[in-house]
Amino acid sequence: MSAAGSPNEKASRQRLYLIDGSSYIFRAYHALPALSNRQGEPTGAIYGFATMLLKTLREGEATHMAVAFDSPEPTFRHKLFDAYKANRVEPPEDLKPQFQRIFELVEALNIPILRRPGWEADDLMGALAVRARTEGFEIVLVTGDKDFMQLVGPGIRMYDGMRDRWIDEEQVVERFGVPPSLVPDALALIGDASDNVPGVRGIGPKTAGPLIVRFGSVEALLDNLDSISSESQRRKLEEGRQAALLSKRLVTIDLGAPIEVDLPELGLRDHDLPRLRRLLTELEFTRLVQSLAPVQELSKKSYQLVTTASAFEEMYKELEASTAFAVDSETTSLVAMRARLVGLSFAIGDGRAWYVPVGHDGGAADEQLPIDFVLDRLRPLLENEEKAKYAQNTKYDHLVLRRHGVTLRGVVGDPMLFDYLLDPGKGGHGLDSLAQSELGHTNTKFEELAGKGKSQLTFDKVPLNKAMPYACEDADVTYRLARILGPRVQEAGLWPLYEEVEQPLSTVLAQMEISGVGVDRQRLESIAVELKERIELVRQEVFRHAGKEFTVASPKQLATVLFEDLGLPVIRRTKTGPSTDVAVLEELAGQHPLPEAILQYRQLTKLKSTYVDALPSLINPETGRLHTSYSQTTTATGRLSSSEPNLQNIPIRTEDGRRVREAFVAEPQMILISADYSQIELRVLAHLADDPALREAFETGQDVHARTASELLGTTVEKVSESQRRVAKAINFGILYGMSPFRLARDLGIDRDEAKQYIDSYFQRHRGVASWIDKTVARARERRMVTTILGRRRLLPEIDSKNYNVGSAAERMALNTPIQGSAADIIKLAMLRVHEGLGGISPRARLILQVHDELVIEAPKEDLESLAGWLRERMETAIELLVPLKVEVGWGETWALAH
DNA sequence: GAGCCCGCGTAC
DNA sequence: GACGTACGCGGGCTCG
Repeated sequence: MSAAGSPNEKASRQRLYLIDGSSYIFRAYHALPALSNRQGEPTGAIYGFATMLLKTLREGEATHMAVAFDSPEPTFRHKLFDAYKANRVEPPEDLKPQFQRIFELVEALNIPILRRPGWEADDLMGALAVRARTEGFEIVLVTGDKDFMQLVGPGIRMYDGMRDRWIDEEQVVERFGVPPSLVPDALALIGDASDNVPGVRGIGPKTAGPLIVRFGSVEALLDNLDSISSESQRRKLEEGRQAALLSKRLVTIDLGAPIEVDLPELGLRDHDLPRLRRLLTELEFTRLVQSLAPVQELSKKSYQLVTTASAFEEMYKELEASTAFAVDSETTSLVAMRARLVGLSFAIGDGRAWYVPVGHDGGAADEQLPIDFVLDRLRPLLENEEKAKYAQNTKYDHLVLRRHGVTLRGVVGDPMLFDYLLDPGKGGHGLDSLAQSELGHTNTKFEELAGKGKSQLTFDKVPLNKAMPYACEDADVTYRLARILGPRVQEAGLWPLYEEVEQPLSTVLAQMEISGVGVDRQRLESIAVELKERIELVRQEVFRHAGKEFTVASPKQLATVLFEDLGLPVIRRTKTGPSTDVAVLEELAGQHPLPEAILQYRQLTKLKSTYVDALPSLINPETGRLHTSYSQTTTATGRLSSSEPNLQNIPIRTEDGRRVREAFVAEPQMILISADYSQIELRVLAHLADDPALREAFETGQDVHARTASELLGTTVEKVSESQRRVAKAINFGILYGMSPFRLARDLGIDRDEAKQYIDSYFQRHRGVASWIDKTVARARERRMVTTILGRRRLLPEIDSKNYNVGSAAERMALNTPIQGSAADIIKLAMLRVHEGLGGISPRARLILQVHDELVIEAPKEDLESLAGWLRERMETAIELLVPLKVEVGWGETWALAH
């Protein structure tokens, strides 16, 4: 079974969703207000059914699907018992006409319908589920009907789409006190009022479960009534004998129902979009219509090139009159800080779009309108907060426009941010991949216009007749995507996070990137010279100990030297060979001088290649500063990431490393102020878990690692030694990451039993944390998702993977993401508040860096005093938790000194 | 030579 | 495999 866990695993797993249509219609009817469209046609039940079904489809877990409905004719159960479902036989007057519409809906979605004369949905679904399981399918029964619990087991789960609840064996046992196979027996005693299943009078769920477990079945129970000690219970059961036996037959799902469908035919197919759109429009489900992919394929007929004043005025009028328009900029570079504006495109829906070239080169230059004219005329629209706009990756356009003197405001939809919030765990939030996945549309590739490799043109060299459709397509697609994904963000309850955090944050990030950070190039260059000499010395030492020359940077060659030439023991293996990482080399260091020399070599070359040599080459020639690029849509947890250069992993822990930080400098007369959250993730944990010991530690301002050590060892905080504190710190961090005793043992150099004792003892002292972990994992399993303090979510579809490694990795993500992600939420709030108020304290001060729990500001020296306290206060009060937030502020002329 | 994967190491 | 989230380096392989 080595295929398990391979990249194909997810794709090859077939999931059949069987939907209990009849029960949903009734539930939707009762759960929703009596809606109707303008024709007076009742639509409430249809709406409830449609949202549930579309949501289930959108979640994308299903590969196969069918919707089952009860037979219009009486079933064997009616023949068995006249009263059966008596109070349900005639649906209410305003529900009847909705059935037909629901059938139409299911047909428009191209989902097969199961309906057989004389059979109920239950039986059809049960029979099909059992058959499909033998053919290797995973089954999800989408229903709220507890009768189905008898089928739950390996390969078959229930999902209640209205309550958003998953039910597996554990929940069944919790509900009835019996395993799934005994559910019919339990129900035989309990009965079911809504279906007129009688059960035994006076016997409820509390009594039924233990009785059935004790005797093994209703029949066995009734045959052994003598052994029931309670007089009254015996009497009730005696009187209810017939009713119980009848009830059992009524609630037992008949697996012999005729199911002659071919399973492959249940595979999900494309919707009949025109029909679906027509139907939903007639029903006046506007929001659902909007959430569908557009009906017509992108047509480029309504794309226009704008090179004359009159064409510009035409476009301007239309943009002004639109309720919202999409804007996209074409430039000379993907690196926003080096990009020059080449053209702007706009779209207003229905495929209407314009391209306004402003920076094309050569012959085209004569044809286009002057850039100053275009920007000045558009400024009132682009800068108007009230004028709604859509933009893909707003930060980029914001930066480019800002560099051309225009401040983009009023963006109310960014498909990239939308898609990230909906599913931050997947990559591919770019325009091309969204066009493909959401619109089924393949965007023109940039290479098709500009070629590739060395001879690739920049956009200003692309002829207008090619540039126009390309640029218009981008704006058009942006518009369509914003209209599709925006409603989904709303449905998912993510709108406040988008509107109040992510969208405004993109503006803050753009400003930070523009500001950049000063670096002392000479300083880095002199460090480079020094490192070069030291590296060469260590390299010769390596060769001396190895007895030969080789490529020290090659783990493969190094492994040969260590484990073959020198015969040192292999400690651990990677996928491709023996491991030579730090932990291994440290372990070998006692046996031979070579590993220590390698460690030194690695440390020095890492510093030189990744930082000392790389940073100067990224200094922007225009500004003389480093402008990192922050990504708001990369991490699965909600953190930012930084690249070109990554300023979030500048060394700090070693002496040589800190020298790199000394090269990050303030401008003359300015100062760098660094403010970092102290133990933010542990504080978030204390809050989420509401753990008394952890809360107290933070409320009383204790050293939390020392406190943990004192708890584990039963001593006082004062008596904790440095090494004991180190153990406690490793455990505290381990908790945040869902550690195993194995890893803790390895990191601390202790044996596994001892590590396990430490962990057990930790959970003894922190019952709040222990129960938070249980609760969080259980809830993640139910919902296949976890959330943060601000409601940011991360989907975890693999949490119930059969593959142990995959499943337990997902469990660790379920634990770490609420912590890491909530900390990310908090610092994002702080950034917004700091950015917003900074000008009022110090007009020339700028936020310039974010490193997950740290913000760096560059400000005039004279403003330091007023800023330091203000900054601390803003950050500490960004959000209110059960524990106080603590911020440490430092400053200096270099980043190293600011710590 | 470009592009990709891998092992490794830096940060929080 | 075995503790979460990133980015980016050099080596080494594949492909054209």
